[in-house]
Amino acid sequence: MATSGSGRVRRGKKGETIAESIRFGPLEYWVGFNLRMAQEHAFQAFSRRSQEIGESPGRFATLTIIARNPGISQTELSHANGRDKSSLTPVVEDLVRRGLVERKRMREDRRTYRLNVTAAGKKTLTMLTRCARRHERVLDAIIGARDRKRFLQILKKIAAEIE
Amino acid sequence: MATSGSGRVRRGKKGETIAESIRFGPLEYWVGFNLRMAQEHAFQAFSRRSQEIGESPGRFATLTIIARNPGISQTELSHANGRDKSSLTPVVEDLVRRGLVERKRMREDRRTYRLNVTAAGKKTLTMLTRCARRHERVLDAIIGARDRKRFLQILKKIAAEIE
DNA sequence: AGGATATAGTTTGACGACAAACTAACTTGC
DNA sequence: GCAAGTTAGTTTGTCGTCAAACTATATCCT
Repeated sequence: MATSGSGRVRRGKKGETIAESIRFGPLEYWVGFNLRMAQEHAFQAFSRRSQEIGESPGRFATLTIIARNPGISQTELSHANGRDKSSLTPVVEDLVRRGLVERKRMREDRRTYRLNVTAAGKKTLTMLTRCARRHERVLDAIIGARDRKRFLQILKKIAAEIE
Repeated sequence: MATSGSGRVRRGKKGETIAESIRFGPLEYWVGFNLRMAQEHAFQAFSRRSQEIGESPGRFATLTIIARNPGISQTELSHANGRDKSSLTPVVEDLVRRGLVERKRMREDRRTYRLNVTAAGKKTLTMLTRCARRHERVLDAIIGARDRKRFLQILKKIAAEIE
């Protein structure tokens, strides 16, 4: 090994290594930063998990919302999912191409699509859901049963009320 | 207006519109999904805010960590910041180009850079910090003083313990 | 009826993220 | 002292995201 590896290191007078840890300053106790860190770590974990069954993690919420709201349009879906409608185009295209989702033009308004999950899509969704449940159990264990409900409420509140 | 706008809509027998709301199924009470939603909304809000002073939101954490840890290397910084070292290359390049950060090769190990914030960088950081504090106050108001500490602890716990 | 306006979805361009492959510098072990 | 392995940082390729411009439909108002 070239150096002692992870962690900050400083050299003393005689060349000995002195471990130093990172100072985060105000980031330490700011919600924004810690929210980002928590989300990204959790997302990475779920990402690895869903790769095991050969699916991209983002597909899960999309597929669930379509399944629970048959005939939903892409714009409604993008709002529900909290992303821009333009982000959805390639995702839906992929799901349709792989036969998991079916899309039909509406009769009354031919600009709009209706999205539905196919039988194959339901099968995939079942697997993804099992995968997500395992992920949730891990998160639950970290959060603890006592605080879970309140924690969830706060997350919802942030998403709903900010700006 | 072409239709009634946002919200789900279904047509009745006589063509009248019937509002329907989105069903989220299990997403409703899953931490992963709500964590993502909260983080993305909060990030968007901070993004708008930092655009007002002409900075990208990602620069803030980076600049703070460099300022608090003078001489830090890029790899240490990427760990502290929770991102891949390769993501950091263009960010540091940009900060150096704009004269906010200075980087020097280490004598003892010429692979490594030492990063430091310049005087101009400190000025920018001061503005960014003010901006972040306003953002934090909004978040604090949403979370509530009573739950804030516990909420933060849980976020840290998730980032630290998952996987 | 038809022009102004609004909406659904796509395209394009910029960015930030990761992972894997790469270069250059360092260390280890023989 | 040198080959083999390791580490710091960059490059490249892919992906997901947003925002703005675009198309095609649909509606509203006169």
